[in-house]
Amino acid sequence: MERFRSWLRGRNLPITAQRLAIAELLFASDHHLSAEEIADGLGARDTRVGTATIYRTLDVLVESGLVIERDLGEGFLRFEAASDESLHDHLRCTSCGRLEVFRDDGVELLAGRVATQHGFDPERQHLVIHGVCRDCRAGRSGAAT
Amino acid sequence: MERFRSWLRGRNLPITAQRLAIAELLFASDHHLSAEEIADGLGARDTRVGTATIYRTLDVLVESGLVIERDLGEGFLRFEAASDESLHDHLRCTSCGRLEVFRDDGVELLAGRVATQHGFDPERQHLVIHGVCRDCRAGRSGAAT
DNA sequence: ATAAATGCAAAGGGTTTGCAAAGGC
DNA sequence: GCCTTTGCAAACCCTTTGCATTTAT
Repeated sequence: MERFRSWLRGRNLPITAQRLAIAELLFASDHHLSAEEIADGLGARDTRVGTATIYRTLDVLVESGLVIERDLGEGFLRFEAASDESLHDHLRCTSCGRLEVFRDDGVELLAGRVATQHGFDPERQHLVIHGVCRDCRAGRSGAAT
Repeated sequence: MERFRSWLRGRNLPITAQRLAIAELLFASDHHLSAEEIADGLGARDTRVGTATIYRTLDVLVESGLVIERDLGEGFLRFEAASDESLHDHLRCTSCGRLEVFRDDGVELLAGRVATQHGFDPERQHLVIHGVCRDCRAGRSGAAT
């Protein structure tokens, strides 16, 4: 939070209520939020913010490096605070669509090795594993309706 | 190709010129094609196919298991024939945007292990590694304009 | 006072859908 | 003939853009 203020200050960019509200929401949440979820979250906080402003603020946050943008193949993007925890990857149930997060050092190691082998300077990586979750296998196939 | 015919036949679905043309294009290409690239490719073959039909046929192909859908975070989907080669992952240069393909058994092993640990029955996985490619590091930074 | 951010609504890109016409079986 | 596919165009979803207004500094 304070880091965002400093970052803005350092660039001589206005510190607005909207920017702070969006940043707060993201820093407080332990989930990856979609733009829509952010809008809803702000609404619940009595802070009405226009859609355009949300997207523009997210751009700023991503540029500041304090927020990370993720594409989980849902047709829209998700955003989350950049922290140690952003070093995680995802499991997605192909039956009910539910998302689960996991963290495994092997991913980063593997990615680093492969990147180097191909002459890339690795920055980050993202592994999405698709499969059927326990619940769906258990019968209550959350499959299509 | 013949497998697609059989699959359609088995489901009593019409085998149309459009479906065959799209399947042929995908099976012949060793790249992942976007819907637009497929439309263009068909145009070059004198086969004009409506956009809706392309998307609907891609759905059928994916459902048949003969084609795989990929989201490389470009804002649209890509499709490719499902073959041994579809067991590959991607490196993406964050500077020039270029895509490189790689194959490493470690990915599947790792994904299988993680999935199992989380109660998932693994089906497939996709690792995207972001970094800076050799060329961009070498100076000709293809970075933003 | 100045330069930037906001909000609205309209535009944009990729994909989906409704419905009449065409086509496979 | 029956049922599905096709094609067009309009609709859709998420995101971006234009522009007048408000706001931070």
